[in-house]
Amino acid sequence: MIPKLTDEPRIFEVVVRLFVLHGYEGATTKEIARAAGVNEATLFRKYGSKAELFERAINYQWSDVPIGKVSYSGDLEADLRSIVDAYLETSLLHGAIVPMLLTELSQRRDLETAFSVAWANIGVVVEIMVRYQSQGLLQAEDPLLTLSALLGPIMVTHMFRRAGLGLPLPEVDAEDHVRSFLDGRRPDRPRVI
Amino acid sequence: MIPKLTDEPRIFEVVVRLFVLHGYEGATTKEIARAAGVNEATLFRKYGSKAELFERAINYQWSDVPIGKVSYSGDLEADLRSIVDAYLETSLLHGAIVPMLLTELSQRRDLETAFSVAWANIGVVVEIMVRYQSQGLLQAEDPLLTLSALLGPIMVTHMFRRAGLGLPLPEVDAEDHVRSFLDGRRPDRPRVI
DNA sequence: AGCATAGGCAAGCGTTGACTTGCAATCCAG
DNA sequence: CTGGATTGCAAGTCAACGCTTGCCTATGCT
Repeated sequence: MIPKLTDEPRIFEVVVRLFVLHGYEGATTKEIARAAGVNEATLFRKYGSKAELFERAINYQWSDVPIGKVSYSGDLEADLRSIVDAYLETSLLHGAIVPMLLTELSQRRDLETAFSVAWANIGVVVEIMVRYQSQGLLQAEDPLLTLSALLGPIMVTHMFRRAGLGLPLPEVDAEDHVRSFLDGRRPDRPRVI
Repeated sequence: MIPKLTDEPRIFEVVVRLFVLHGYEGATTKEIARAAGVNEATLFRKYGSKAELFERAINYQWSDVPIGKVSYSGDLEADLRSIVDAYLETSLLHGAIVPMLLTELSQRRDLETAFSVAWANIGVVVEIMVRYQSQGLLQAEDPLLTLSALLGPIMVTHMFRRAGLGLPLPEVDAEDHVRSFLDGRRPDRPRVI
């Protein structure tokens, strides 16, 4: 048995929180150590490098995120709502983690492995999309495009809000959003049941 | 007359290019100087600081961007296409500049002024949305939500592609996208004319 | 031609970031 | 209780970044 004195979950939580807040470069190891209540040297003894620390932390946090728990039920609208709800809940937990990861990933390739668990979660959602497409209930297209169409508006709304331009942007209503996704944004039109 | 020897447009172009590529911190003044063919000291003599240089450069580039030239025509679908086309064209010129700006803006407030021209451009588009909403041709909602719904999917698709996960994501087709935006993603449904 | 100005060049300053190291204190297992 | 592993602490290394400075050259205007 290896004695565990440090509170690793707390470290990982701090890492992700500061990563979302300040980005990879902006989240310094000193600040992480201070916020997690451990010594900076401990971080390097345990994880070797900042990149490895972030990899462990991000994968750890993603393995328990609501979006990984969505499953196929046969009810298209309900499943889309579940996906949207899960994304909103994930955003509540970890802020703008998805756009932040995508942005940083386009700059530093060494964070690619930090994306693996998140990517697996996305894969689950994509599978659901594909099933509904093959049943003819959703437009046939690259399922990642479908997912972008479903979550993109929410992500961008959050990005606008977080940009702090003084915009009182309302939170997206999951039900309205799924309806708009399915039936479009023309008003006063009989809904297709 | 002040003699102008340095090629300012070239500097500004380099700044924006490296900013989109590596982010604010990642785009070092040394690399900018080298890529622009000027001496690093010149940058500081002319612009005082990195932040001011970026402010000037980003505002300069945004003042000539396609998305600022969209105008109201009375034809909803055509105008939406113009907006989408303008965004796609802007992305072709400057890559992921919008998500990058939004991400960086949430971290460094001193870049807020670098967003002013971009923000004015967005304002023009928002005005168009508001007009169509008041005519009852678009769902009544916060116009920035409408804009996010229209451009969000495209932005996110680009972010996925740029994240370099080896995904052969197809480019969004402007016409398809506007149709889906207006009429939704349920297939085999008679379109509302 | 003459002069003010701008830019190139090279060296350097101060700070900060990731990462290391040696030592003492502490913890757990056997 | 004892030994081996883990952490805290403090100091420090090294590189990079933003930014400055002094000097010299080149330019363009009058």
